[in-house]
Amino acid sequence: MLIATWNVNSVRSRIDQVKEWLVDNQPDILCLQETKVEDKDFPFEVFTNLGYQLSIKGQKSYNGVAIISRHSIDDVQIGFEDVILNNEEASHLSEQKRVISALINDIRIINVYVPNGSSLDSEKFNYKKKWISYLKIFLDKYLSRKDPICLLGDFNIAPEDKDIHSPEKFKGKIMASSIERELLKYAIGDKLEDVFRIFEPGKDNWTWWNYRHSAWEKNNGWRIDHIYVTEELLSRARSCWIDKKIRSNHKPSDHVPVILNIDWPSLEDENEFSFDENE
DNA sequence: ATGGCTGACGCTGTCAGA
Repeated sequence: MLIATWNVNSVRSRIDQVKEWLVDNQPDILCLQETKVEDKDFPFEVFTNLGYQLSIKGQKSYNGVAIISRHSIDDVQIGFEDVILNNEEASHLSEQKRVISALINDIRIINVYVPNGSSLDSEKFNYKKKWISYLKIFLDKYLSRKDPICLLGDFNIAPEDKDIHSPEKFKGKIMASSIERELLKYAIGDKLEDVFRIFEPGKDNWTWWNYRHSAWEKNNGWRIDHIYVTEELLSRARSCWIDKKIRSNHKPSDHVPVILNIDWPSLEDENEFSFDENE
């Protein structure tokens, strides 16, 4: 079973590349961030025509998340407010469309787009910190249930210096400050593991390259898109990789997909098998 | 040269992202 995350930087602008990537890679689940489109204008048909189901939540111009799945999508929850009930702050933090979660094949998929924060002295950085502190509360609600969890998306934080091409240049600044790193570590807790690092402990594994300064040509990247899983999924994880080659596409997103392969039975496999037998 | 690119909105510029 393949589960992927990709910040597409506008799903409409990127639709041909997203379609091509789905056809080439055949993921079971693809989580998108920065769709930048209201739900009524989302290009549903491209995905349904390929046999996928969708759960989406977007807004005009900014943010927006989507879960694209070959398997049934159940118990969809939008934002923090569907999980942290009767909480004014959780509702406020759900106005920007940055979280969607659902149950697929008995796995709790949680797709997030963490705020960037702009700079450490910005009001947006306060928003980022508040947002991550609520992510912690939100995750604890799911961790108290039995379902295995796959938390994935654009975290806008490089967890360690080896997740930045030039740590000496960016250390202490936005996306690389100890404040954010510690807060994210606290939010993730000890039940979720950064699964990419199980397979690739080294440097030079980037998921984002700035559009400016020929960052791609110089391979000046960051690893800010992550996949975290709980123990049951971790023990079944077979591989996890970054599909960096599509960053060289014409008009690419500045982020590339991260993909996890796990040994996991599909709920529909049994039905498909018996259907084949009856033919 | 870490914002000196890109996308959305909506109009020839402004805001936001990372």
